[in-house]
Amino acid sequence: MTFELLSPKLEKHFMRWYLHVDMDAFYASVEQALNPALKGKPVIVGGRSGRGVVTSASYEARKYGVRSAMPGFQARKLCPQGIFLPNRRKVYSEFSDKVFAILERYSPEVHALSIDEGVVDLTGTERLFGPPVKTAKEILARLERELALSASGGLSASRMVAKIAATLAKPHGFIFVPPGTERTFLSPLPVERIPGVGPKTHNELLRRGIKTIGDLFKHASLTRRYLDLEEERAGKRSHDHSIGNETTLDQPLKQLEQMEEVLWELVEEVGARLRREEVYARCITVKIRYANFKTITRSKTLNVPTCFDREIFETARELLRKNLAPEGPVRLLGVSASNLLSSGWDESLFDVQKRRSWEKLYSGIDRLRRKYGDEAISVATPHTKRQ
DNA sequence: TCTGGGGTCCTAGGACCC
DNA sequence: TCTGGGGTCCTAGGACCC
Repeated sequence: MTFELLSPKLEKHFMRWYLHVDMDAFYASVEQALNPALKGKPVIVGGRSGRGVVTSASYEARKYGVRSAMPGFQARKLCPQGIFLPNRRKVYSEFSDKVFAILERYSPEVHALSIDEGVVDLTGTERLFGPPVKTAKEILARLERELALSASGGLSASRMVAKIAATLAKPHGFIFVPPGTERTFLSPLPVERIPGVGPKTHNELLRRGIKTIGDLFKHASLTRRYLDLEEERAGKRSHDHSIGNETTLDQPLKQLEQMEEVLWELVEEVGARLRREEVYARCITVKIRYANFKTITRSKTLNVPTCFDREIFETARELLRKNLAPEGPVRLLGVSASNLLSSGWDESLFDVQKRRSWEKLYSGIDRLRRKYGDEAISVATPHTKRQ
């Protein structure tokens, strides 16, 4: 906590202000905003199909113990009167854009951390909008007024403290942690409040007698490891982007041919997204989860990056065939593309020509699909006939 | 009618190179 | 006479987050 070392005058000079905004029960709230009849009701997004899980539960539903990531049948048992809705990702993503558009009215420095969470750097906005505390409250009120969505906020000179504060403020609250009071604020909190400390780490820390963040402070190296309060590094990390698609099968599969058909469908989606984002993948990874829940991933780095279904599929199929262990039936298959390049890598002339011709073919396919839907064109997998 | 789907980050070992 | 020491890439797995 750098500012504790500074004199009050310098402090003012270097002070940064971060507002962490976290939308409350985002997907469920969007559904309620779009359909006022759902207001005040136990709305549960996801968990409708047999193997589905809850993606978001309104606070009314949470009263019954429904939580996100909970299997659907369990949620139904806890809250039979719950209103179960399908996951409409596109709609939530549109609302997310509206949320961030509002945040961006208050600062050019807005970092989206997920679809429903972001950090607004309010440093230097005093002259325009007044004191940060006032601005923060105004932003939260504005989200509610313009989008009918409830949000929680945390304001601090440290991003991590701001995030913890926002979580603590939930639902529909705001916590300001004045500079210099961070330790006092954090010390009584249980260690699992720290982002990145999940069940495993929590247990490990408990085993060492560390329950609260205050306990953690007594161990300098552990504090550095889990509670990184340095601000300067933030945002420096190169984003190792990846694009993937996976599915849990209704029935665990035993036949390789059936698996390959699923694999092809997954690949088509991944390929389309790569082309939409105009990136090429150097690494293809296949994920296999067996009925006993054992999960493996196998990856291969390509000599020539690709975004073409046929090439991705060849690699994915090879990985699948080579690694299909005798663990029995497969309950989940996934394909993911990583090590993404946007273009301009060192290509041989042959590769350039091949890539151009593929690009022509696939841009035609993608265009037709956009116009007439995914079913407009289906491409035969190398081994199966599809109508 | 056990346990989704989208990701990121970190670690660790082996290959390979200088 | 035991066989250094980096750096980078690739692969696999696991923890964690929303």
